[in-house]
Amino acid sequence: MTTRVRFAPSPTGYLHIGSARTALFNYLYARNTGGKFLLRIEDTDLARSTEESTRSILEGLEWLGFAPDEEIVFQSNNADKHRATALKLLEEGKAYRDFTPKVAPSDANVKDAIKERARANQGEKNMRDNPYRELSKDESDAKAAAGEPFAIRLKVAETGKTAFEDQVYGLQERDYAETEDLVLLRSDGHPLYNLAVVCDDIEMEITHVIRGQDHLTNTHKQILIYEALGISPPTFAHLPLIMAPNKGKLSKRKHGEVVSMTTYRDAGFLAAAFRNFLAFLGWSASEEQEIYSLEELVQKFSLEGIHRSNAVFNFSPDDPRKWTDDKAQWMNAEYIRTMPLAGLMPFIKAELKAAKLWRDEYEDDDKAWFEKTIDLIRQRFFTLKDFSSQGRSYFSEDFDFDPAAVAKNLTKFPDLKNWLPELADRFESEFAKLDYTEENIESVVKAFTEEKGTKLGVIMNGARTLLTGTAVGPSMLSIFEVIGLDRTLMRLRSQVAWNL
RNA sequence: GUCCGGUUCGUCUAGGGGUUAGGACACCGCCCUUUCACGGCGGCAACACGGGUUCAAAUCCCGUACCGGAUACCA
Repeated sequence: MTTRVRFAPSPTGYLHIGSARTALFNYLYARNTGGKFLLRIEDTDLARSTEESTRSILEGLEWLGFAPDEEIVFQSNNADKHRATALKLLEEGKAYRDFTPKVAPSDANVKDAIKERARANQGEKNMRDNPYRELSKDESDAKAAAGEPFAIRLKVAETGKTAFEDQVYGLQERDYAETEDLVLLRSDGHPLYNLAVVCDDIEMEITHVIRGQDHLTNTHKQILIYEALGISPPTFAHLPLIMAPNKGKLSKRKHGEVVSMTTYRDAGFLAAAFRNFLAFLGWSASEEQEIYSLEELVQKFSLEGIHRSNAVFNFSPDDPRKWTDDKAQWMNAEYIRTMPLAGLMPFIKAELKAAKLWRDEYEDDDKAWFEKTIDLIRQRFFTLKDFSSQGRSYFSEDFDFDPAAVAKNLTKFPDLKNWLPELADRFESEFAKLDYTEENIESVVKAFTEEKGTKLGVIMNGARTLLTGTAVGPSMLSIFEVIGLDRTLMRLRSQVAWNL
């Protein structure tokens, strides 16, 4: 039997980090076992589901590279089947009509209200005390025929327990007394989550349900539905949750964009790096390796390696440098500076194009120069964005000067205002006969420095700021070479930075 | 409240009866250097607590504390 797993987000917001990790684990498991990875949009809550959310989730998944192996299933399209299933259960006496009038859901804090109600019960609530539970079929039919609205609830047995062997958390048992007669169909005929999930998982022939552990109690309810239907449930694996730095819930409302996948795409993260980072939130291969390609992840992945404890997604909103998890940032930088250049190029091309810095010569006549330049500057870059921001001076004359760099490397040494244009003249004459190579540049600059009776650093850093606008970067000799003689002369002679 | 889970450096984690409790990120220091955010070397830093079992417990058992999840005619 080939494994079939599904990622089943509800479109009530963008793809957040927890969902992305769930998608990743499902994807890895499918690939590892040679199975299918499916996608189902759980849009049965019409009030909260939006097309925009669906789009955003799809975008996030696309960025991460998790394309479903079969057509996307929209749960709302199956409502009729779900309803029919509920009716069948009712017919068989495994479910019953509940004529209790629907209580209007309390406004804002539904969650708090529920907790409050549960607490008030002191855990003493009898889950089987519904007055309509034992209503005779005739009476029930009569009331329904008279047009009285009703919900359909599953008739959970008085005694017994549900049990399943979770692939992560081990044997899970729950006494029936802890499980209410859950509603299958709302009084307006709308099928509810647990029913819909079971029906769809059966229809999609899902063999393994891999989802967050916040669904642990739902699983018991769903097993009850499987049993009522006489179908054996799939294998379950529940995942630990990803928490905020204070170990509280990581939410869109509280934490904002930092939890959205598109944020990382837009911030210049490489999907490969982010996947790698995500993989180690709640799972490990039990090795000391940190960097894994997708192929390696697929090969190493196993349900046994999944943890039982929650993981913290670490970030500090008040520190711009740590706006997101340190390790994610490090991972991205690591990918940028170490991945094969050929694999990185398409992303850089896209980034430069978006910033209007791209020229077709970069993959044609200037290919060698371009690759050398990229390889040089990527060593200190963290995101794709850096190529168009910090790296701008390599591709355009229109770049900004960092005021701090100007102060530190230029205005602090007024002599440079004359020396640097002079250096340009020297370059022009010397390199008329010499090759413009690092070695030759070094000796020319050194000779010039000695003549002026100053330190090499003063000249080099002054030139650095004039050539790149910054105070940091690769070796200055490499910069001279990569910027090229013509542009070097022009920039050394430019007075723009001096007049800021 | 009740049910269910969890607890190894600040964070991600390895280990799972005998280890100097390992790695990574972050942080700090030194080195390299014309600068630096690269690189090299080094440092700081953890088994929640209390009992029990055992020659030996971070590891097994029990309890406590704390954290999390669930408890809907939401998903």
